[in-house]
Amino acid sequence: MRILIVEDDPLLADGVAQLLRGAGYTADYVGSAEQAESALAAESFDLLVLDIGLPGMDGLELLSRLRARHKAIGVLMLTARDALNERVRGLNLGADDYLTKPFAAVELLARVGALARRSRGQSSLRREFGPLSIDDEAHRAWLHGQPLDLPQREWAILGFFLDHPEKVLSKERIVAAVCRWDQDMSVNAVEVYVSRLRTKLEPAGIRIRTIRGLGYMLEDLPHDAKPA
Amino acid sequence: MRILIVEDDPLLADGVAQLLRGAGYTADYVGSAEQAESALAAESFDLLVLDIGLPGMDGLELLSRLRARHKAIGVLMLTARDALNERVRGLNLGADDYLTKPFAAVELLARVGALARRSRGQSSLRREFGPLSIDDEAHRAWLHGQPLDLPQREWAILGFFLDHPEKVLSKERIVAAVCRWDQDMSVNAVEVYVSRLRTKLEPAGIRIRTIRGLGYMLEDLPHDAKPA
DNA sequence: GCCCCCATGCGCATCCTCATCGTCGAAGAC
DNA sequence: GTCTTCGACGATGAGGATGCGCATGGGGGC
Repeated sequence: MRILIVEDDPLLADGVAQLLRGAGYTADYVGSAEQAESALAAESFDLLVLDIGLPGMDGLELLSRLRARHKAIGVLMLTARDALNERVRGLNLGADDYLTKPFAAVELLARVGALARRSRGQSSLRREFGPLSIDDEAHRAWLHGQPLDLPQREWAILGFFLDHPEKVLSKERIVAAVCRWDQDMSVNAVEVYVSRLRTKLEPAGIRIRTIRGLGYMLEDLPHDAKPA
Repeated sequence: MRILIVEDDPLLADGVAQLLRGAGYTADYVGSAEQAESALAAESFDLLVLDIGLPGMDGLELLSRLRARHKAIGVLMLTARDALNERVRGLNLGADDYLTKPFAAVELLARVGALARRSRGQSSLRREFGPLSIDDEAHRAWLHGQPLDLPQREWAILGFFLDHPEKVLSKERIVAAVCRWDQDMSVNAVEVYVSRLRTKLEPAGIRIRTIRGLGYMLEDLPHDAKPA
């Protein structure tokens, strides 16, 4: 799965590229619509992450020009938070999804994942972890078949855990994943949400283990580890 | 179901193509009547979305020439809002339906759907969702068999929900679907219509669930979920 | 008149910080 | 080796700020 990022802010472009590479995608970036056209002409990409606010030819124009030739490519558009009009036009022009800046890492990964799946012709992914079942697209979760409803923050953190099951995740890393880059969050806040998740998940046998000094780890304790 | 779009504005052509592809059709577009003739000669299409105002040979002329050979093809004609004359002539020349520009995404989908069904020899499609029953062509709705009447906007939004049942739809996405591209609408307006739809649908067991921070989702709560 | 849409105000879920309490681990004394 | 003590880290409950979503009233247009 090869992804082209079109973003004039090099810092952001690089951050996004790193993030996607970390998730197993191949990601390259260019800084303008013109460069994007040549890149797409020269090589083949499966997905485009396209900033609408570009210098020179703007993203919407690029989008409509691209559609004429690269028909199959999925487009995730990045817009400013208040540019409702752009978002509407973009969606009408055939962007597949959008994300408003600033966004959090897990949001981007979720959207890209959904588009990647769709381009492979798969439907929405149901992730399973023990008795827990997550449908990212429908944004729903079940525990033993019972609907479980989670506020945004808890949802994001749980999603991040599920991206890295049985791995130790530091609190700093969790903050980086679920916070937009204009926000900040104390590590204590993470502790709070982990605590809340525990009260919801632990009765079902899903544990978030504390690794003292290092972070947390999601684990599924099978039935044999029944408490006395 | 293969559709050819004949439209000289590439932005619009592309938007329409994307929209139709998103709905599961195969859609291609060309920018002039001449190109349309060669495309139709070379390959087979089931439906034509034809802009009347074309440079060079105009849409009406193309339509009359086409009818001589491709008799079976359905034609949805696009006209300017005030061009009553063209519409009349177009219908006389054998267009099957028309849409005035600018139009909203859901309108186009509804018309194309109707023509597609007709070409398959099916009569009007009754979509069912729990106790709700929708006849797009007749533009009527029933709830438990009781006629339900809905103003345009509510109709459009409900139709969009039915196109994506059990999926989270952001308010922006709803705006993009039901607004013509020359319009804009605050997300607040969506809230208002959702509220109205709820008062009408909820007594019958159809819920529009709020996903805080993300949007809405249509769901049918079966009888077993009876409140205490 | 009916429909559409916006502005305003309110209520509440969510989020995050703070403060307190509990727990774990290491080091030192015996 | 074992017990104790102490310090740091983590857990959790409470409270305040924030912002989202909902309801309502009214103005404008067809």
